[in-house]
Amino acid sequence: MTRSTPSDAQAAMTRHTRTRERAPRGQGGRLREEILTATEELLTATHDPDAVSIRGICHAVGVTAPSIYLHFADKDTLVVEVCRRIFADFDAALETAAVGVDDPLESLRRRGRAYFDFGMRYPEHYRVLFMGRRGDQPPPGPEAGGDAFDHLVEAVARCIDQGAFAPAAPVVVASTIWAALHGVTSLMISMPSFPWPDTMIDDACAAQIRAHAAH
Amino acid sequence: MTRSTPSDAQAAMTRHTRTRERAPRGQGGRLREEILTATEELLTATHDPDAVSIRGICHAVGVTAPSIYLHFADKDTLVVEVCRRIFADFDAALETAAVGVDDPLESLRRRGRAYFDFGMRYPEHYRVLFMGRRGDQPPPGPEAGGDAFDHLVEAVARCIDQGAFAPAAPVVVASTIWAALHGVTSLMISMPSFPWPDTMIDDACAAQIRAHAAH
DNA sequence: CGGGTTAGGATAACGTCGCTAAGTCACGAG
DNA sequence: CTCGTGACTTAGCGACGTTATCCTAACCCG
Repeated sequence: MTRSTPSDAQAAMTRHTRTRERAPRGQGGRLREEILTATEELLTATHDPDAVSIRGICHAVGVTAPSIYLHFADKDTLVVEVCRRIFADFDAALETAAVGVDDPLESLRRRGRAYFDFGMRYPEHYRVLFMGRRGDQPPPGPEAGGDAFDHLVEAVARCIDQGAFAPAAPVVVASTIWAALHGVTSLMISMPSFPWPDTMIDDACAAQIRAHAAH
Repeated sequence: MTRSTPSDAQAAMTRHTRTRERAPRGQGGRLREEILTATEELLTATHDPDAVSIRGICHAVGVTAPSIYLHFADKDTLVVEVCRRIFADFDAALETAAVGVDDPLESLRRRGRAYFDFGMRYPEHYRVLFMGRRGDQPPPGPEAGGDAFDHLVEAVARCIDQGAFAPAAPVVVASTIWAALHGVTSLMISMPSFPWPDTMIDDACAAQIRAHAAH
């Protein structure tokens, strides 16, 4: 919202100094990759999508601003694309966290921790995908890490099938669990200065497991 | 992020047409109120703080843009002030929802529903205060509705004291419950098109109560 | 009742932003 | 050798938040 203060090293950005050599004929799409990595670096450096500008990205790449639009429709889709790339490993991270664990409850707990850890590792990407205004159109599960939500539903179903969870609709239980995990993750991202208990995510996981446990 | 498309009725905003008469000598602060209500209206109309501009606010009030800065440091503090005003009744809404309810668990459940309802009633204000980057500096409880978090801790303590909840640190339990409530509320705000179960908030409340129940 | 003070604004402008329209220029195909 | 086209650039538009400076009407005081 607040414009970035007249940046020190931003004067040199006005005019172009040819730092990058033109890509050869067939490989025009190589600039696309360079834009994505530059945007990613600026995003993790500034912790704010609004603070990374098109002109800033292009200066980092060594190209002029309109070149962005040869590869991305607008800034929004560029930023979302960057975040989606990071979260491409999201589902895999959750799955590998639970691999080799027989107890379905422990498996669920490890998924929860992995969810939280991933969000805390990439808070700005998490924010864009899960807390933004623009992440709505594509359903969030598929958008952010493929089939993560479907896999959570399956993990819940295993808990129910093996009698660890009380009988219920797995998708409903999974939605509640997702909300609890998202609540912890997003609150700790948005309000890092609040005196959260150190055991926040573990408490939330334990609470969910106890809540849905059979008997 | 995306700039608002060249607005239809925005051409008339460039030049000033004197619609508002200067406030009398002592009542300069009256403009402050008019700015706040105009900002509030634009915020609920556009559902996006970035879409409500300083110039748009001033056009609605009938004043020129720099006059804003006689009463507010910058746009951020203005928007936050608007949201804080709406959420001034937040704590009271949660308290009145639980008034006259003897059962401490039912009291907690009604607080949870009231929390959710308030967030869904003012989603953009909720977003600014609880999901924003700027709502961090003041601790969120006090910021967003006074002592709402403290009252939640007390409500949890009553559940523990009366034996309905298992012995635990009330502030830790309250943090977990807050996270669960916030998870449901914020997810449904950010991803309204996801097929959420209709009973989402009730399920979350029931899960929390079951999770922390004694025995 | 006239003149300084000052509250309550307005004018003008700066720098930045996302984005578009219209070139330029080298290279590979014919 | 021409010609098209891929890979960009130059120039610029309109809007943005914000600041520095100026104006002007109302009040106080003599």
